[in-house]
Amino acid sequence: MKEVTLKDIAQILGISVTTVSKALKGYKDVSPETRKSVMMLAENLNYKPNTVALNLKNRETRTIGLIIPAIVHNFFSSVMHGIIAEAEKNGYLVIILQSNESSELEKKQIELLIDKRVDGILMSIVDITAEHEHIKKIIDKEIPLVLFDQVIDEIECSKVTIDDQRAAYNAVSTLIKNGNKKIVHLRGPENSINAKWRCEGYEKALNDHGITADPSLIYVCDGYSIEDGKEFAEKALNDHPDADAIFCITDLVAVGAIAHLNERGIKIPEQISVMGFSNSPIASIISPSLSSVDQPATQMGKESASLLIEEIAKRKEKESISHYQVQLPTNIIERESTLTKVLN
Amino acid sequence: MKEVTLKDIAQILGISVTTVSKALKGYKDVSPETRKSVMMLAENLNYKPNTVALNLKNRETRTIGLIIPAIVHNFFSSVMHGIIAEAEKNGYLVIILQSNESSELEKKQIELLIDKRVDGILMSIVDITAEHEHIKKIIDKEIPLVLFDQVIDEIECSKVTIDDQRAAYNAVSTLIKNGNKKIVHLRGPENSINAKWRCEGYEKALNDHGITADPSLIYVCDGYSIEDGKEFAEKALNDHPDADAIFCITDLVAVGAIAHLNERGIKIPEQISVMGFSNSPIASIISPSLSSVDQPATQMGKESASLLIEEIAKRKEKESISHYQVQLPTNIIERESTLTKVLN
DNA sequence: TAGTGTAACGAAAACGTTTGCGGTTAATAT
DNA sequence: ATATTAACCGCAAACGTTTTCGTTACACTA
Repeated sequence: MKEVTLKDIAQILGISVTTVSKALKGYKDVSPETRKSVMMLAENLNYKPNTVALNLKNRETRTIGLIIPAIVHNFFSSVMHGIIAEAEKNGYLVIILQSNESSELEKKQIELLIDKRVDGILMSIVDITAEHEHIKKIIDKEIPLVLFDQVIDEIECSKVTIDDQRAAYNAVSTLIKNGNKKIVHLRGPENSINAKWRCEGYEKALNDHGITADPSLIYVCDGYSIEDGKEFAEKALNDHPDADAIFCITDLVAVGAIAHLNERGIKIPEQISVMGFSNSPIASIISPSLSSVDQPATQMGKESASLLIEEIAKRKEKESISHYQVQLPTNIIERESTLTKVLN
Repeated sequence: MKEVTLKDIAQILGISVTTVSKALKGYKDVSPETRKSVMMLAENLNYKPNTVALNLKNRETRTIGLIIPAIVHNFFSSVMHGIIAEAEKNGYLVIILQSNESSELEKKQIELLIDKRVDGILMSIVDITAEHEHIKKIIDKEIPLVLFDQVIDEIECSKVTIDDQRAAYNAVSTLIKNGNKKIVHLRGPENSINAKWRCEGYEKALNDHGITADPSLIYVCDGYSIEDGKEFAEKALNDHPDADAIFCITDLVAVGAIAHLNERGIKIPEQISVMGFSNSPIASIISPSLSSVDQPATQMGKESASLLIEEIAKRKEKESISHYQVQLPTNIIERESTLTKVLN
């Protein structure tokens, strides 16, 4: 059951390993007859070059590493999908690791990938406020790196994101356009750059439409969870019974908010409109269906992988490399939860 | 930026590579002083053994391959999660590939993993009616293989599944217990072994409760999708207006069925009960909330990975290997969609 | 006949490890 | 003084490739 090697072929044919290798790789200094017999034998024995040996020789593994905060998560699954597809198309395989919302774990996963000698690393940063020396280490080791979704300026590399601020701006503008004025924002935690940008977009939209932003309308959901949505929707409505819309950092939070409103018998969107973020599958399933910001997750994956692979290739050819900041377009998907109040 | 090697350390210290290696690996034939200086220098230079070289030497890659039908899918995400966690705990990394519902692609992915020389392969078979010579090839090459979720008898290897027949049996029994008699089954396609078992469980439950199974109550959903659920729920209700329950092959199909029932103004569960399968997150979000069969997906992943890694270890030690068929327990989660009709 | 050219092949080094074995030195035993 | 032993070290082969540089043998030219 041993795998057949060049040596096996050489021995059978009574020639040297060198010649066998050359014959297979199309070198010109091997006679047509030798070449033919080598080719045929290789075919018959189903010879496959040993990838590991090639990895050692070529100093590349044709493997890229991916670190994501959570695997069981629609957005990240979709990103993964894009990455794996793009990688495979270019002859790369993907090793996936989970940082699980922990900066410590993230550091460990980076070490694992470096030790594994992946050709490049793709990641979404788990906590932008934590130390990121471990990320700089990737750069220092000259391992190509592309950040997506959650990125930070301090790291010199290509980045793929959406324009969170503009997306939130558009979402809130839609709410305003539909007749809402007192808009609650259930935002994400401080250590998320997305949360920060989205909150700024929310404030900017209010200002641009002549509504003065009221900080007391902003609540911080640390967990992005349905429970958070329920809890803070309740709190918000107790504090501001006259609120007419809720803009949520993510669909799950919105689902929680909707659940709470339903429980309380508050009509959506007649009394309160709800806007989510990410356009995950639940958005169209829940009742009332949830308006949301569509995020091109799969494309984000593809784009990130493409950028990374390009950089790997350029480094190999010793070409000069430049970094890109790609921002993917988003779309507001309007559903029942934000139907205009004017019509009612 | 070159990685530091044993040779570097040897040169600096003026000793041989052999001695450096031995010092680091704790061989006894190296003097305490030499050992100490080697250790210190290795520490200072941050020496990390070259994994690729070790892979070549040891004929192992400490990598396992995973092939799943679809990445963006709650069940498979959860399985992945379990696999990755268990693998990492044992010093293995995971390469993930998608067979995308195509037996052809599945074959290609297997080739990729074999070429990559993974130490073992984990997969859920995409189509049990298709040729599976490509899967036998894994066995022939003596590469450890563990099948999960969708498995077939013809392949000699360890397998991890749930007891689909019993799970379906319990689900349908619950429906019957709650007062339902004319139960529609939206089943999966013929090429899915799960669908076959679940359908048999459905029939057995009916029989055991004195209800004669009516084949015209069974509909085949090829795509497991919401659309399928809508389409076949409609068809079923047109054919059998007096049906009082629907047992669905999967939660998504159930969601489609519920959507159709809601549209039609049919009350759930008063007029028709709905039972799903998998207990995905949407089950508790949708309204009415969906009763479903809870499948321990993460544990399935852990168990599969554990079995695979064990087999890898045994082969390495030339121990005799035996294969296991693990069946994980399931649970019926009763929610609003199947509240008992007797109480109404 | 000596010199030049060319076609075909192989030796060896390299990628970075590990490990069996042999060799050298010094210390101990007879 | 000689023999035995132990402690310490390094050579070389091995894992499977690729590629540079020789080497050989032969044919052709002057």
